Formats: sequence, structure tokens, C-alpha cells
Amino acid sequence: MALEHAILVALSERSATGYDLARRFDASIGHFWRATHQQIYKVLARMDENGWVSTSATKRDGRLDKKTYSITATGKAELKRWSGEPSAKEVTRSDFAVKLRGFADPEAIREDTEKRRAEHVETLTAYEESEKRFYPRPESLRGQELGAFLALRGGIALEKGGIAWCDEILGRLNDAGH
Amino acid sequence: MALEHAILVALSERSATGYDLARRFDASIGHFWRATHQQIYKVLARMDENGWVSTSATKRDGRLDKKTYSITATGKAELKRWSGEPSAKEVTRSDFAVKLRGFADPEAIREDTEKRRAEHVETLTAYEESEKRFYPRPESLRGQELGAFLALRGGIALEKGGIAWCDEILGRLNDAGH
DNA sequence: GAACTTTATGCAAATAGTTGCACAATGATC
DNA sequence: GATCATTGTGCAACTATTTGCATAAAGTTC
Repeated sequence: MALEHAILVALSERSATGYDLARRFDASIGHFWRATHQQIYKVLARMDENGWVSTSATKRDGRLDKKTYSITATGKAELKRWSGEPSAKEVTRSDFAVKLRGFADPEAIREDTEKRRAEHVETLTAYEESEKRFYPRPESLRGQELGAFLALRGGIALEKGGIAWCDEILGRLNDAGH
Repeated sequence: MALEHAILVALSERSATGYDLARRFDASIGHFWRATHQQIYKVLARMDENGWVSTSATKRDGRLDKKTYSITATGKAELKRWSGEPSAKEVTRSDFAVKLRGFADPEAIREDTEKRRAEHVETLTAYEESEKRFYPRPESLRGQELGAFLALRGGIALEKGGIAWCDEILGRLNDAGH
């Protein structure tokens, strides 16, 4: 149960509406934790009950209130407590690897691998741009900024590894010559 | 919904009981798809209803029957159909990356990173042993064996990448000094 | 001004996955 | 002979996540 904690991390950077959080989960944080807006709203409601977040609502006539969520002291304490726990092993779930292992349709695997490679390249490019723009002097980073940088570096490593893997697959498929 | 398909892949290699599958999900296939025995039994029942698998039961007095599951022609067709689909993007969920990004407790992060690094090394060692033992001549592999080999290579790449990332984190934490 | 996208919130239903428990024989260790 | 691990199956309750739908104003494009 860590969507709670991913939201706490997001809110500890800056307060946001549910909608806003959903967009941030589509972008940077979303690389490590995916969530839809429906799920985010549900979890935010529970977090509010627990006192981990507070809301300031803006009335909008005819529509539901717009609510901006902020992390509370209790929320910060929970974030700290959770950070102290050893982190659970990743639950890996790779459709692609299962498919590869099954090897039921080599031609489909080749296509899929090429598609994946292109996606990795695209994501990598975006990451490297972020890196250049936001962290031009990594040796001077401290605290949460250092954390965000290191997370980004992990993303970059993952994408590079993904590309290398795709290349190996494509190479072996060619050598095996169908 | 791909546990079904991971099970089909496992059964296409060889027939198995639910218990047996659970163990195989703990080992090789489990690197790409984790599942508990309870979930596996539940899904197997559904797959049986769909006709994707067939069972041969052995009576055991006083106990529930032991059932060996095998993939059927329908199951093979479904596996092939699914293989033809472009694979969905991974749902990444990394507790660790979220924690790193939050950076609420640097000392806990260092410990966690060291623990993770050790786990990566352990898994990598196991993979490399499998590689040496089962695939001494990778250039001659074909079909499902080639698929399993390439999946293993992906696992190896992932572990190596994970170790490099841990090393970078530990290095930066030291440079940032505390 | 009509049509489309973005901002913004949320319910309902279904599926997926986890956690806790239970039963029962067989084989291995003390 | 007692105790413990392994083989084996499964239910029940709960939590997490996905998918489909609904509403509505404000801003943008044709």
C-alpha cells in the first residue's frame, strides 16, 4: 500500500489538486508509480480522514468544489516513518518478458521489440533533457533535490538497459535467422 | 490480465500442478510475474472453465484430489493470439524510487540501498550460474529455448543496471557528505 | 457560435491481488 | 516417537486497481 506514500512525496514537493496530482503521476513520479485519477481521488479521501493531508476548498457554483491538498505534520511524520522501513522488493510484472519467454510468435516479438526500443529511446531523450535542464551541477545537490536527481538517474539507467536488451534480442533474432 | 498468460507459458513448457506452478513462479518465471499459490489456483479454475487447460486428477483418500494441469489446443491458440498483440507498457511500481525521491531520511536510504545492492548481487549470481549451466552455446539456440535465454539475459541486464544505480546513489550520498 | 480540449471531481462495478486461515498426508530430522 | 518441512488444495475477507460513466464550466480553435 504505497500509493499513499507516493502522494505524500508529491505533496511534500508542493500542494496540489487531485487533477494536478494525476498529471504529475503521468509525468515524473509516474515513472515509478502509475495511478489513475479515480484511484488518486479515492486514496486522497482516505488520507484526509487519517489527517495526513488537509484541504482548502474553493467554491465553484454549479460544480463540485475545487480542493487543494497539502501535507500535514501527521503526513510528514508518516512519510518519515515509512522512509525508515526497509523497502519491499519490487513486484515486477512484465508482459513483454513473459511473451518473450513463451516465444509463441517470433515475428510478433520482433515487432514488439522494435516498438519497445523506440519507446525507450523516446523516454530516455526526455529524461536526459530534464537532467540537463534541471540538474546542470549534480555535485552541488542536497536533500530532496538530490533524491529527485538520483531517481531520475535510475530512470535513465533503466531506459539505457532496456535499449541494450532490445538490441540484443533483435541481434539474436537475426542470427537465429527465423 | 496476464497471469493467465504467464501460466499458459509455464504450462506450454510442461504440465504441472498448482503447487508446482507456484514454485516455478517463485523461481524463473517469477522474475517477470509474481503470484501466490492462492491466486494461481483461482486463475487455474477460471482457465479450466474457459477450456484453456485440462486437468487429470489423482484420487488421494482423505485429501483433495491432486490435479495436474496441461495446456489445451484452445489454450495454445489463446497464447498465440495474445503473443500477436503489442505488449502493454510495464506498470512500474518501485517503492524504493518513491522513497529515494522523497528523501525524507537519508540514513535509511543508505541502508536500504546497501540492502538492495546485496539482493541484486545475489540474484545476478544466480542468473549467471543458470546462464552458464543451461545455455553454454547461446548462438545455437532456437525457438522457446532462445526465448527463455533472452528473457534471462534481460534479467541479468536489469540486475547489473540495478547494481550500477545503487553504486551511484551510495557514491553521491558520500560526496554530499553528512 | 459550434465544436473540441482542458480543468476538475467523483461514483459504481468489476477484476486483480494479498493476507490469513484450514486441512491432511508423506518424508525427514532429532 | 515427536516434531518439523514439504507437498498439495482451497475458501474467505480484504485491499488495490482498472474501466466505464457522469457532470460542468472555462478556454481554445475553426
